[in-house]
Amino acid sequence: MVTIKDVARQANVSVATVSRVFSGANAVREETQRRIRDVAEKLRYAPHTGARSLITSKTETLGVIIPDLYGEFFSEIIRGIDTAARQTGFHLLVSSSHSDRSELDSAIRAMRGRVDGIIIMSPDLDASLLVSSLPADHPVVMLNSVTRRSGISSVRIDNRRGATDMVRHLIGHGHRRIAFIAGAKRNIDGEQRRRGYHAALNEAGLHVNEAHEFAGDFTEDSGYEAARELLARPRSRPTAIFAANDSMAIGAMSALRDAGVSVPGDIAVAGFDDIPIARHMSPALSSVHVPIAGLGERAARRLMSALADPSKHVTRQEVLRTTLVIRESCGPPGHG
Amino acid sequence: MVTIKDVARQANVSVATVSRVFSGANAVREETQRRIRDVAEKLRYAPHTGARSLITSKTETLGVIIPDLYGEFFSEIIRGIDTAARQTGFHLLVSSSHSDRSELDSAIRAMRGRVDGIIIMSPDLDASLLVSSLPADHPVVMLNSVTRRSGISSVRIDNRRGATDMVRHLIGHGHRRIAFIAGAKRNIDGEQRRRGYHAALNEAGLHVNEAHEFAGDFTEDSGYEAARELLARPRSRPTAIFAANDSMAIGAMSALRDAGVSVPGDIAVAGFDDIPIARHMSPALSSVHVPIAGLGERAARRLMSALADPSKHVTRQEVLRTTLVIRESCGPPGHG
DNA sequence: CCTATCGATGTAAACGATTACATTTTTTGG
DNA sequence: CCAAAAAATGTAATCGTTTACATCGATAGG
Repeated sequence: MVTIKDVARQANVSVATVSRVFSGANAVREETQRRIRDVAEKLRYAPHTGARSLITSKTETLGVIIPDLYGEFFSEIIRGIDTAARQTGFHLLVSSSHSDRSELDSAIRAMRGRVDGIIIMSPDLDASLLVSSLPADHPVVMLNSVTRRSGISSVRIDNRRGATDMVRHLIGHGHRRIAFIAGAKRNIDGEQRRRGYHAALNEAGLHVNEAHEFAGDFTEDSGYEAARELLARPRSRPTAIFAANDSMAIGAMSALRDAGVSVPGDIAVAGFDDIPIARHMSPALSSVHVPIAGLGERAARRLMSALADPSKHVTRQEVLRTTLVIRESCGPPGHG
Repeated sequence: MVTIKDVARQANVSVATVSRVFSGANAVREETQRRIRDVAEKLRYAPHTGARSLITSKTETLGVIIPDLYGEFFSEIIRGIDTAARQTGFHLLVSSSHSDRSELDSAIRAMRGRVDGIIIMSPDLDASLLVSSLPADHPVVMLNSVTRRSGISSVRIDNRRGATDMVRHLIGHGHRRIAFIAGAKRNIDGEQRRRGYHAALNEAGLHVNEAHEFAGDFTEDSGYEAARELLARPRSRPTAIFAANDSMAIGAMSALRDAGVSVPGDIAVAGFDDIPIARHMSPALSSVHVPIAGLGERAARRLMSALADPSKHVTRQEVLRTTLVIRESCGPPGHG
């Protein structure tokens, strides 16, 4: 492997001079510079980034810790982070699939010396406790995560409000019995969306009815199952279904279609996230639009600004607004 | 920042001993080991991975170079790579959005010293030339890429055959005028799919008709446009549309719906990739299933096996089979 | 009780860069 | 043409590890 020494030797200069050429420092004569670049090209030399960052203690890399890489939600998050990162010349070190605490822990440790800062998305486990018990080297930004502790910057979306908005809309269309398909147990997004659902019901003077809440885990299948269960109920069938995410809403719509129940004619359906597929469903799915890529972008920017000037940086909790996207799937009952 | 020296000092041992504890080497007395671990825990020490890999010249990291992070295709690829990588304890350094040659070049160079090997996906630019003109340090595997040179390992899917299979199927259903919506200019996947389309036509003794080929760029919008153009043609309207990917097929279906043309009743539609959304369309979209995540997994495995034993490794071109997924959108003409 | 052997630990040289400081070369002004 | 200032280059320490080799006690065999 060709190192800076090889280049220096062949170009008849010291390693310092070669270093100066490649690390952007100037004070190298035009002619010397050309000579060095020529040799470097001939030798196909590229600076060893790892060695460089050892002494500069900068890696120009952001660590991204994510529970899963499956589905559009996470990929959009990554895309957002990447967009922001590459604008500032940063790279991304991605680490996914951390089901338990110790895995998360070791993932964070493994990043030591490889990244300048970390973005953690941990919607199930409370990672903030973890963070504070870790090498305090790099700044951290949490994304849509459970964070009991403050003192850590975070970016999240306003799940509660988004849910309230949607349920309010359904109520406005005359729905009185609105079912909810919940997200995965202990998942913070799902939990907050449930609270928003409750809030809207309360606000309208409607009873929160346990029988109208169905278990789910964000998968399409669980949405399908929930809807089947709902249809099996002998009486007081809900006239609307609000699912904690789009995938489950889609699953539910499949179940309704299979059962010959018309949407939105017999039952209205609404989801959350507004994943791209939503608008292509037929009927097109009403949803709560979440700026997913924007979320990632925001987190990355926060992190990089903290990196750029740690003194100036103040930890802050940012909350991003959602927007209601009303399509066909939640028309007023009986008007399908 | 706490280093190995701090731990050594507080534990009253030399750095070598501490190193031995954390790098898994044994020959450290039980008691000493415990003492060291205790101190490390108290100090929240984590080994500096960068420094370590400087001397071991192993990073346990795979570089992934991808043109784009947008859409399900790429995210699935990454997921596949990650799945394989994490099983072997590898991390992923992701670099995306390389529109031209020099960006690609610098992306590869930036990986020097950060990764042990690289997976390159470059469906537009011929990256193989680039690879051979680069620091020859790490092994490379190309993914669905333009590769004029041999001597580089690659994994790709059998685009041509997949397309032929689908067009054959359409012909079998009695279609004689089959339109093709092409992929982005110079994109290898699109090009190969076009060839497969031609092959199937020729095989059946059908004429390849330039007027039946429409430009596209893999986006939904371009599919929509292509279909509108097609509908505007005064006569000999095709009875089937085969799009070079699902997104365009979906766009085309939107255009047909907007124009009141029934699918598959009036015109059959088929796509390529079998993205998750395909089965949820109505009518459900027939497509050529591509094992996307499998592609990434395969590439990662190849790369890591090369890493594990460079001598044993032989460069090889792997081609993955596609499978036909027939759903509703391509029923026989007139039988909608 | 002595010595060969072995296990546990320490010493110090790498790894490939950057950079303060020293030194040399070039330029500038009188 | 010379001295001082400025510019270009070199020397060597450093970043945080790993690891070959040296060292040191303890153990075992005779």
